[in-house]
Amino acid sequence: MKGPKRSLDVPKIVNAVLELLAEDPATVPTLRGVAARLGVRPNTLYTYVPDRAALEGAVVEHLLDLAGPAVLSGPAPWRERITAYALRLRAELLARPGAVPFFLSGPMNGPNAVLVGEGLLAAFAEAGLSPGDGARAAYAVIVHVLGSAALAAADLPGPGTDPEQVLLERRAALAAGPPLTSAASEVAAGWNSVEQFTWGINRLIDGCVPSLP
Amino acid sequence: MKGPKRSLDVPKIVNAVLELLAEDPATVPTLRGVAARLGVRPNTLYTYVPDRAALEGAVVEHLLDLAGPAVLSGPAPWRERITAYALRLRAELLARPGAVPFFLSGPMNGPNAVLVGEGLLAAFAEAGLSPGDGARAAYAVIVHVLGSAALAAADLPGPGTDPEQVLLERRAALAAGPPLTSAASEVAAGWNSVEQFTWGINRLIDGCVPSLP
DNA sequence: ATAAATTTTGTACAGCGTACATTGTGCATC
DNA sequence: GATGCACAATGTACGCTGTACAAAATTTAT
Repeated sequence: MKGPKRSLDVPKIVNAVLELLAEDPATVPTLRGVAARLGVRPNTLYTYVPDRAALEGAVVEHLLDLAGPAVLSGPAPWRERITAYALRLRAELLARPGAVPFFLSGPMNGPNAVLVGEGLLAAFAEAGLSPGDGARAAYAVIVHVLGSAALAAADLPGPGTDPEQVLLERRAALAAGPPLTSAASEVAAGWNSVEQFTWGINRLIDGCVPSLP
Repeated sequence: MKGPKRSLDVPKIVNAVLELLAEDPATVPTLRGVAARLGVRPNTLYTYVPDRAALEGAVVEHLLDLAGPAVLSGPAPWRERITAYALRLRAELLARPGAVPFFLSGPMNGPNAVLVGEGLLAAFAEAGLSPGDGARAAYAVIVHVLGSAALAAADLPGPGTDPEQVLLERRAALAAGPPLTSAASEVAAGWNSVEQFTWGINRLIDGCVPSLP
């Protein structure tokens, strides 16, 4: 190879994105911000990545991996494997709401996305689903994880707001609503809690996997 | 009231957004684009709306209404009411992918959002769920609808691409994947179809509403 | 008729992603 | 060991975004 040595590579760039997210989890990183953190001019990144979308895709792939897709092929019973990965991916996303838009701004067709899909298919096959229903169920699980993460990210309180306080205000607002909303305000206010996420994904799995006839 | 007459109001502005979406469903409307269509300078909109987020919220409210929340309190059996509204909201979103980000860039706490929530709670109450479980189930349904719409919007083919062609390419790509993915490629390629959406939401409801013990 | 209130505009700014020509660097070749 | 080429990084720039702020225009109340 001729020419000057490369000062960066895609993993380094992805890492810079994660650093920005670690410092300010709710802010969507920008190309220029990433470049600045790497001590480089913005257009330098175009040597390693064709455009912003590709960078986002790389970050998505990294996060899918960070959530540990290995658990999907682990020794645990199939349901636990699914819920475990779902919970971990959700946790990674909620820890970095600024990364959530990356998952929703382009197709998820990278290697790790395929790997996760395959893992889900395996789990659902083990549960007794046909390949077709397995595919539908796997997709439904992805929808549930990304959907609830996206809704949670959309509802972020301003920085430096007490979560407890937010919960109370949310509950009060719901309690002032129509009758059923008001009656369920206590539960409804905690829609973005781990408990309710777990409840939802388990009900989804229940519906996908018919219990004994 | 003193001062010159207002030339606009929020509904007119929302309407302009919908017109832009009708002409170019996949492109997210911008403040400046909306202003241009109304024959007005960009900053004029700030007389009617505090910022972009508020405009987005107004559009969300309009679309929630456009999907016809009345069906939720209609005479049909509870399950049909839920799936009917879900299908209609999904249809409105898929017809305007450019509006999907609006649903995910701020809290959904407008009157119509509350109304939809109340309708879902009523349906699930009729199904025999406790208020708490009803709230969890209603939230899960919202997650499913918005999540699948968001994923579908993220996967939009370039403008002027034949959907049939896209399906074939997607299927081929999946067929080249790992074993289970490959085996399910036919079904998996159609993940954003109405049929699979219906399947998913019905399975979700199945899981939420315990059948006879 | 004048004054006050309020809408609309003009102008501007900082930030975004990205294109293009230029400069600089380092290996392969002579 | 000098030379030239291939490539990386930069400088500069464009069009776009949302949004301030002060000036102008318009309508009503006095």
